[in-house]
Amino acid sequence: MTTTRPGGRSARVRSAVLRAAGDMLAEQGFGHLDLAEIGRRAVVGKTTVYRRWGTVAALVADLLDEMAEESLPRTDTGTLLGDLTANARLVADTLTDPRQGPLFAALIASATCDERTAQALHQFYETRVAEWAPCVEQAIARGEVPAGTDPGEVIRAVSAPLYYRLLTTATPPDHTVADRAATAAAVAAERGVYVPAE
Amino acid sequence: MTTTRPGGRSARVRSAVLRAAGDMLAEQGFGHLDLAEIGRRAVVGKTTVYRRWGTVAALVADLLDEMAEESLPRTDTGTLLGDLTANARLVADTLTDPRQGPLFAALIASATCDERTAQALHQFYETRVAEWAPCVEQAIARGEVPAGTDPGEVIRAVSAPLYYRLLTTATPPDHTVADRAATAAAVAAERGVYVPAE
DNA sequence: AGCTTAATGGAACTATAGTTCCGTTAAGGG
DNA sequence: CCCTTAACGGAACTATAGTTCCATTAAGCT
Repeated sequence: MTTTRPGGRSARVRSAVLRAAGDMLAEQGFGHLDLAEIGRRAVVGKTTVYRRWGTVAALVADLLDEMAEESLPRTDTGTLLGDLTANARLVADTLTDPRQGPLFAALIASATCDERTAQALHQFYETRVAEWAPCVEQAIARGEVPAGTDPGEVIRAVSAPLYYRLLTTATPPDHTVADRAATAAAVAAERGVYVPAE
Repeated sequence: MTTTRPGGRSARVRSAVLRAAGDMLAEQGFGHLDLAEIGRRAVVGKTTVYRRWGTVAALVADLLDEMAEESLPRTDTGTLLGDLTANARLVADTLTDPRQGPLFAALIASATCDERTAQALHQFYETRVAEWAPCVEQAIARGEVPAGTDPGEVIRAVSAPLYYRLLTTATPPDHTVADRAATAAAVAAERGVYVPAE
């Protein structure tokens, strides 16, 4: 009988390798990054790393799959602006974090090089957006924003300026930028900007 | 006497290599990209490429420097919303273009791996933002938006959602998304969202 | 036109990323 | 507790990215 073995050692190896990969991505980006060194840091034979993942891109894709599973809890402040501001600050804090910021930049960079990685990244953000979408739905229910407002678009409108800053400027997003992004999204949403034209 | 030789052959080599680099970046991303193949496509000895640029990142930085020099003309429609919409559509068209879209993604990816490349990218976007900032200044003069509004922030607010879509979703920005981004930025700007606190 | 030398490019070389082989370890069923 | 075999890991091997050497070409000056 051919049983697959997800238990004990394999799982330990996977988590050690994914952790090492995340660390190295955060430290030196995904450019000159080789699987052998990841294996060395994870104290795992490089043969194993090459066999199970094969390429840096595939490893990143796996890391993204794992990251998509761990969801972080949504805040509920009772108002759209409050919720969006909480979200914006959370994202800004993540992108400003010395490990997480470079890590996210590296993940996005990896996705531009490999189709499978890109899919994993898209899935990750789809999940994240879906987690926060309810706060817009509640705002619709409360009558803060017009019915028909696209929740995902509002959530993305909050994150977009923060990521844009991270990637294209020398100044990562702070709380000022975060609050501004949240306010802009809330204002636009109230005005019905995120209601798709019929 | 030690004269530098910017003329004829050197310039021809540089432009051939930069063009080839841009093509290959657009086609296969900046991941598995080696200078030898770029040289081959540019019909330039690989020794020359290695000597003049040394690394992929340095070559991308040079490409960005060149791209920052060629400015594309700004539209002037007479209203902030009109100008921002024109800008948004221009950016969206660029990011949707089969060559330019992947190229910009690759440039951003490269910048996450190398400090010098990141600086070149930041400079590039600073230039682009500065080119469009006047349309916000005109809007301030016309009284469409409050005095003190940060022109750069408004321009970035227009581009951000488009780039965010390019990088984190499976659906590149179309004119619908572009118009929405422009409208959202205009609405928020009118409301004084981009006026820094006191 | 002729001279000097910066810049190029082919070929041979080195280093490092990635693969194959095979003996060893331990997960999981009997 | 033992047996089977999926998964691991060290070592030797191959492939490809990157470097060095030197002969050749052509800017740019007189």
